[in-house]
Amino acid sequence: MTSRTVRVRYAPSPTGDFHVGGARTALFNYLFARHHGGRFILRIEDTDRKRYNSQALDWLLEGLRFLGLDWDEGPEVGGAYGPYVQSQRIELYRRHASLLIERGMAYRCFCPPERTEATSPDSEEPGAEPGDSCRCGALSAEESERRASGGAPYAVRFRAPRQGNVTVHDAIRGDITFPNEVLRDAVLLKSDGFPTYHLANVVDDHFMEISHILRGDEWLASLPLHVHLYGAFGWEPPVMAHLPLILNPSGKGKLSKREERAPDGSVRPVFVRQFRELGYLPEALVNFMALLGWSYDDKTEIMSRAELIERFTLERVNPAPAVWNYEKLDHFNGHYIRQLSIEDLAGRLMPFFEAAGYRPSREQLLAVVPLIRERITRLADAPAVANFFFDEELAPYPVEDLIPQKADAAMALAALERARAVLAEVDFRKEAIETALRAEAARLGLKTGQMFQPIRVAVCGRKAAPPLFETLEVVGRDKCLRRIDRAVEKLRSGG
RNA sequence: GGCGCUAUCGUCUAAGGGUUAGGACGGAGCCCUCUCAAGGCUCAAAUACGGGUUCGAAUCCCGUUAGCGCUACCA
Repeated sequence: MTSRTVRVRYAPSPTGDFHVGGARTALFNYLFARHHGGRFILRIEDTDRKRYNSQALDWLLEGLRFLGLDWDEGPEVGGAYGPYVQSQRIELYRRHASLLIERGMAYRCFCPPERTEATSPDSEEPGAEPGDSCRCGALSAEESERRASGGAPYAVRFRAPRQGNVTVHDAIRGDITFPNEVLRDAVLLKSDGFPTYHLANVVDDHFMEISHILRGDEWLASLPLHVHLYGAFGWEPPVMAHLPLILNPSGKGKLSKREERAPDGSVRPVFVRQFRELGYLPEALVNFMALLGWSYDDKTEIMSRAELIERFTLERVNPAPAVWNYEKLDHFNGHYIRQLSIEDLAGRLMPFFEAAGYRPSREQLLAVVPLIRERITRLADAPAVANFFFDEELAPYPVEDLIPQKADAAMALAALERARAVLAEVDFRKEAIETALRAEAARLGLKTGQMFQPIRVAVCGRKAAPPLFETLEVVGRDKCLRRIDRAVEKLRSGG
């Protein structure tokens, strides 16, 4: 056990919407920091000016707040190691790039960006040497200096070793050995003066005194470069832990950053904002994501935030990639919805009813919520499930639905007419309604199902609905009678 | 192509040499029941393949295969 203060960071790049893959990385960092009583730092890596998206930061901060992943240092909260936005730290990176040039560990590359870009990426030249595609590394210090001061644009490249191996330790995967011969002279400082990820990341993690790096597995391949950079600066690298990737439901490839489609072709959410808009609870998302690559034991899955914090350790992170399972998330969401108090759930549901065009009073919602809470898996499902409580007119439904199995229109008509008579008189509370309606069924010689289905369909406009008596009570006598009258008409007119 | 990572039910995972290989989602069935849910119970379902090491391997080692990641002046 090290006594070093735990300081971890989540360091996203503001290039697009806040993806759940990133959210999972943020969550693991958060849980790790909280578990150890350490600091969770948010750092914005906005060094790619081409891909910069001005909305991304808002999406990110909103998403983190929605999930309850509050950061101790970073944008909007400050901290002693700031600034926490890389575009405000450019001088620091330039200084360190220069430092490496002075030490002969990096050099200026005057090649036009297009050339190296064109020769390096995939396919074509599998045999091309894995190293420099230019000779700038061979330039004398004087020549390099002369061209630079002459105004020639250049990038700064790291002089990577080509001999031997590097063995690095990953807290999740153990020791990993890479042959140095596959290294290239990676660009540290781009010709626009901005650092690349590699430089900025290493410099910031050092100066922000980051103790553990928990990041996605896609970074594992650049680990040897980073380790050499730490060495070049003479710094001790933080503990490294590469988290398993999250795969899309087909298991082929990372969870898409664009869109996912369900087997039926419908679009599935991949951004935190989309999950929120669909009515996924942060509790459910957090619990579900925690289980993507981490587990507590052989049976416990439902865990509160406090329990996750208490139990989270790197030792129990699984190195294998995990597939995002929408069905399981739905199950968790339903569970957490049902666990909420009526008041809490009503409060969370209100915006979703408003978004659907309803303006229920809080009292109305409090009456309806107990009847729908077991019937929704996402908050956004609620308006469609509860519409008949609020709609003045029922949406059209097939007359046949009024007629129960093994029965005919005459029986449905009789049931509805008797029900109407009873409901017009009865004390309009669920117990009294139930007693009266059951008695009426017996009198008519009908099974309860045969008696209740026509009423349910007449009042709710559908066969699947919440329990009948409570529903009638909440809908209210006037509306019930009106709707039953309407159903009777439909039956008489055959439509 | 090169380098790396990974490999237990369809999916998330437990079991860090000795278990009838456990749990969860999803699926099937039963119960409850006024419908639909929710809930309860039950069932089906896995150690990728081949070699070692060992009295004994899902577990350790090697190889194969497969999947994924990286291979940018993107992160």
